[in-house]
Amino acid sequence: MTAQPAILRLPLRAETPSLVESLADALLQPILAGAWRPHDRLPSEHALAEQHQVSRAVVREAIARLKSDGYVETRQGKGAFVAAAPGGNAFRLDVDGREDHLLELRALIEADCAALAAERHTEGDLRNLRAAQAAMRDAVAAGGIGLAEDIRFHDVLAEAAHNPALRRFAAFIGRHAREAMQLARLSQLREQNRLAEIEAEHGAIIAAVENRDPQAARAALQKHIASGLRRHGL
Amino acid sequence: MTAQPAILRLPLRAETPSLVESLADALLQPILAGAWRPHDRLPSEHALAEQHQVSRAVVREAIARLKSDGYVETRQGKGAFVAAAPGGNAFRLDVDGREDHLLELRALIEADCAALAAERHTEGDLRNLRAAQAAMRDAVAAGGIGLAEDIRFHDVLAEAAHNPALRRFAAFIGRHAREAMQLARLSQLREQNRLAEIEAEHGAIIAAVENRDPQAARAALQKHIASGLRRHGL
DNA sequence: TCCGGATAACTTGTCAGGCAGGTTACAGCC
DNA sequence: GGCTGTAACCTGCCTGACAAGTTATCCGGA
Repeated sequence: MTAQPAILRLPLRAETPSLVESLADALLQPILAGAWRPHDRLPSEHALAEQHQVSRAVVREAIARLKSDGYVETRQGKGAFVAAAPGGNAFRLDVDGREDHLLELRALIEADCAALAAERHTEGDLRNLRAAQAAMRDAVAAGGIGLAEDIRFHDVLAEAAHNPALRRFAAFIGRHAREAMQLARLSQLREQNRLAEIEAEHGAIIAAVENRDPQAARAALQKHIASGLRRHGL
Repeated sequence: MTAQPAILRLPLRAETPSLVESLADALLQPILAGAWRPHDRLPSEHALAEQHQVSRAVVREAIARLKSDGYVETRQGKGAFVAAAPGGNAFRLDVDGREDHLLELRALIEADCAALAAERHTEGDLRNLRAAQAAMRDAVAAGGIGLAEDIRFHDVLAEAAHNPALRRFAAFIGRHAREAMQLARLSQLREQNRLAEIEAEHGAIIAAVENRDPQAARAALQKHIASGLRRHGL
């Protein structure tokens, strides 16, 4: 079961959802659909437990989950209510959504990173970028596919934008995008000898950043992402 | 307590955190700090309950919360483990972070929306944009500040980008940005007679979108956000 | 009739203990 | 040594209970 590298076990989550997960989803539906509107009161824990034929503990855990995501607020003695701005605490990507939207969002975000990096990078940022590229070259030369190094390169680029919120979101969406791209196919990259292509594109990004040319950096990154999609047959 | 409009009650969450919240935070710290690394096993529920002097139910709810955020994974009979990519399920904004980073991220995202909208908008999108602007004008004429209509305008713009993931994130970050901008000061807008300014900027965005000029749309939106910051004294 | 306070009936928050089902480690047998 | 059975752990789920906050009702006094 755990023989596969961790990065590969993506959608194997079909392992029969727990009662809590099922109930949380069931409660989320009417909120997302608008059947339960903000400030509406949810049925009491006791009533929900009886309706769904589970114990109150399960109901409480499901509601706790909705609470932490900002869909529901509770007040002792009064009840549980749909939050004023449901889902405002956390941003989740729809797993069942179309992948191309996710990948495009990633391209936009990383292009923003590149453009900001072009404007704001320090000498240290530039050194880090070059070091990340060198590390990837070494990993490829050593026979790997340089996945970790590629991730590192993109994170260093985001770091050079000098906006922590942007950097964290870039990492978040990058991870989901990589999963959506089915990294299991990564082994094809080596056979098709396309790792050099990636390195060249990274080099173009570095050059644009170094020249402090935001538009060129944005364009280089969008080209890089587009090429990545093509490489993965999307 | 509820006399204030819902949009205004932002950081009044100091209402003494529950045991579950405290414990969830306490468990999250070592994960974020790296003291507990991915694939590490957490203490058992029984041990955690004894350590923190709470019942097992509280421990379970706290862990359920970390699970839904993707920080930990549990397997029946084995225990709870730090996830391979902690926090990968949901993106949260640091509340204690610097506001300017958040506001900049919003500007980038909305500029992306504007640029895409310029490329992809349909006739219907354009009608919606004009209708949203008209609605805001009416609201202002009627003596309001047109907050809901302003939110609507930005959402319609994001919709015209025709990328649901981008639109959802734009709504998410927009809401947090508005909170950070201290909307309580919105009443100043009317006195300072700056609502006309906003309308003019919205008009510039519509014009750029209509001309299918992504760069102009991006620039117009960045100018709009920057002006908004100035209007709010940031 | 009207007002005010006690009270009962809800709600969520927390606790204790228990059973079921999965996993692991170890002792003991072949 | 290798295998097996069992005991000891783990999480998932349940039941029942009490504490504490909120709300509606009823009842007595003015």
